[in-house]
Amino acid sequence: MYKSPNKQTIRFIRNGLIGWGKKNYRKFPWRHTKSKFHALIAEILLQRTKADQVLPVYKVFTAKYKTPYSLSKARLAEIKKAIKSLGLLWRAGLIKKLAVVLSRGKSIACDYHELLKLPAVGPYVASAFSSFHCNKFRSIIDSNVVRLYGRLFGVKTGPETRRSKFMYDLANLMTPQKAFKAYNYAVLDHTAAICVSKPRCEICPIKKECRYYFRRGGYYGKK
DNA sequence: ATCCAGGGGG
DNA sequence: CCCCCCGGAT
Repeated sequence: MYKSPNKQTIRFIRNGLIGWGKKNYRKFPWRHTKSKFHALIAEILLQRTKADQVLPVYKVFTAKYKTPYSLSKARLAEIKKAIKSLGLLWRAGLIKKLAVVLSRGKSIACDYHELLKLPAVGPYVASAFSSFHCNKFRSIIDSNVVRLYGRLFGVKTGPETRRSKFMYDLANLMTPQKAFKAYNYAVLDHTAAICVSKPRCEICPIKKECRYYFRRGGYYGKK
């Protein structure tokens, strides 16, 4: 039975994740690029794709296409070839459309609802971009976040949970208003290293507040 | 066989 | 709600 987390629990989880993050944040070029264009491209390449796998593609891609205009002029086959190793090749067409739209504008919007209008940009990419690269409060929801909160609070999740109002409200509740960026990065990195599909609960900094760890009255690892 | 920084379309 | 996209790592 789901119970909404109280303030102490929320604080513990936030501090646990951010504290862990400070020692374990991954470094990726798109986390500190000055190019909002490249940052946005990165978020799109990261859709359903592991970050480590995106890295080499991102490097080649950003070296080749430095501006929306240069990308808008690229042939579709060329873009497909560049992102081929990532699969989901229909993204190539959307990326090209995106470049055409962006090359007409002066700069990339930072407003969530404006971002949503862009090709290949959905709730996750718009949230991640405005949080990480516009310094605006936004909670992020991806498959990892769904798994994390599902385990922490002992709720059933499915393929469509990521779009549910329940998860949206929960993510907004958990994400701190000020340290949202540190928290969001910590969540991404923690769910990629600790709270993976076969979780490494022994070394999880927030296991004390995790329903999954304490499931069935015992704790994870001791059955 | 399963999973991955989801989006688009029905 | 449902399904598809999809290559690559584990």
